[in-house]
Amino acid sequence: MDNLAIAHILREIADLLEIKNDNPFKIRAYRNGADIAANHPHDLARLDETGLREIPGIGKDLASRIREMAETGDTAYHRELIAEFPPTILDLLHLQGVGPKTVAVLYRELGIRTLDDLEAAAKDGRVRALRGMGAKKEALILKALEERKRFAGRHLLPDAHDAATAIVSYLRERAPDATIEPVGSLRRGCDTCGDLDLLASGAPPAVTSLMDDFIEFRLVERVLGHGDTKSSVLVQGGFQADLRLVASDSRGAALQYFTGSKAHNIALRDRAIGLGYKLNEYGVFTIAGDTKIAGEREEDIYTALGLDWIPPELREMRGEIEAAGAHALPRLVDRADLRGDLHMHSTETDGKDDVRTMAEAARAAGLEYVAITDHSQSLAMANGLDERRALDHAAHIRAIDREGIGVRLLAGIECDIKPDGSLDLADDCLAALDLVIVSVHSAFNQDRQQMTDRLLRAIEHPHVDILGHPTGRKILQREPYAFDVEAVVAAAVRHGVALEINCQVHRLDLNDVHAKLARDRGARLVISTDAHSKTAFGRLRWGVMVARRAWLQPSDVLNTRPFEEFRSGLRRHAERGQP
DNA sequence: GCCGTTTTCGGCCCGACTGTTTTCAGTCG
Repeated sequence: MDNLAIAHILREIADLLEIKNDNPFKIRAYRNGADIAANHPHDLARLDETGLREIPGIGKDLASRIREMAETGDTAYHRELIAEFPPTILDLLHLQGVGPKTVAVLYRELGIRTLDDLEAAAKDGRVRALRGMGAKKEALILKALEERKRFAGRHLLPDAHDAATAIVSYLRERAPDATIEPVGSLRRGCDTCGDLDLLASGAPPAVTSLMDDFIEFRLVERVLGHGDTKSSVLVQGGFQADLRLVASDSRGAALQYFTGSKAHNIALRDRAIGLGYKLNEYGVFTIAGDTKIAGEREEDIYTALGLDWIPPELREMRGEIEAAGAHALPRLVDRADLRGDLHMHSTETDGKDDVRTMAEAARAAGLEYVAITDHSQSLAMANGLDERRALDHAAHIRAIDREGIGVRLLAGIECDIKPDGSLDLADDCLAALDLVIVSVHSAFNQDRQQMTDRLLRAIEHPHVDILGHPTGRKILQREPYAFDVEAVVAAAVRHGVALEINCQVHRLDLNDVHAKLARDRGARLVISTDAHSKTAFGRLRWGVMVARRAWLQPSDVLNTRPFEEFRSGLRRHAERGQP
């Protein structure tokens, strides 16, 4: 049973308890437990009760329920709740504007258990007859039912960024003297975003019409709420966007508050209370005299709480508050630190542009060196290279490099790891190249042990420098394949193989949690585009976001090094002469 | 249900907006 499955059950328990109108703090504990499970770098199912209880937020009950899940695949408690309420009513809970109280009333009074039941009841006027409901509420429910597919779910960070940018530039045009900026998961750089959170600050008249302008944005499909300081809309593309407005002297507090994460905010507020303060989106106030001591600048909020300013990417309750208190936050890697890109394809296999074009585009993006790493022969549909073509291609790449085109080129390969862990090209061919990435592109459904052995065997191969997109996930499309991440990280450390943070927007693989685990274990990482065209270098920023969320400093990332230092640091050179 | 160098009991973040009310409950973030 993996962490996501455990998280799913804990979340269902929380939802069902909420419909039951159970103790809200108990509900929070389950929900918190679900978040912990979903974000934990180790398999919870492999921990014993003591190990589980060492995790903050997991106590006696949750630990024993997780153990029960690990052993049986479910818990009796979950089954009891499901028996009390049909599990399909959880679908109702995810409708915009429908919460646990409404679901409970719908079920109790009208016997509604599915979305279809609800639609029928709303259409024939039974919903409006309920206490606390009316014609408007009924209409909203029908709207929410209609929109649930289009506006459900999360979005890739780059898509969310584009959608937010369009709204922000529109608002800045309408209110040039206001400050308008994305906050929430977008600012934290999460790999997916549920909605777009925007913060505006300023004083009249600069901001007077901002809320009206917002709901009149040309892509707005529906207005969910429209107040003086807060409005929400649904925009084309399936996004919900929320705009909050605060006075300039609260901008820093609001920035902090709406950036989150929720868990980070709760911890900060706890800390504030401990110091005799109150923290909200308007500032830090003394409890005694209600005097405001910070609010205008975000840095001041953290300072007032005795903390260094924490970069948004770190605000996930992974130790950032302790580190900020000890003045020990890392200097996070930045896009400007990257000097090279070590993974890209050319027209020789499935890329859209030739080697020279790719190299020139990389130079234009400010890079000093690139590795051209086309596919190997197993990837027939990508026209993968056999040994002969790989070596010819390498000669071609080196010839261009010798011309001196302002960016250094390495002749590499992205070599398939075959299902048995052997590599797709002969050893002497791999030895003759400058850089070898190995990746899994087939047989994703192997069991955990097979996949682990397969990756370990590949890492142990003496000519391998980098493990490409190590988990194989496709965000919102495909789960990572099953394997023992810790064993693979340990082997990578042992053999000096770097782990890739792949910048393809659907991959971002390793993710933040695993990249941090790797870093904590002493692994070396690289941030690479896996570009298939000259336009792809812009997406380095998304990989950098992952790296920052993983606490990586420039020294943790090999391609921040100058060319010669990078090349000599590769395993094939660094390991020479060692067993 | 979790947590504790102020507490093993009694706390647990909090404000905006909407719709249905007649002063507030529910939802959301």
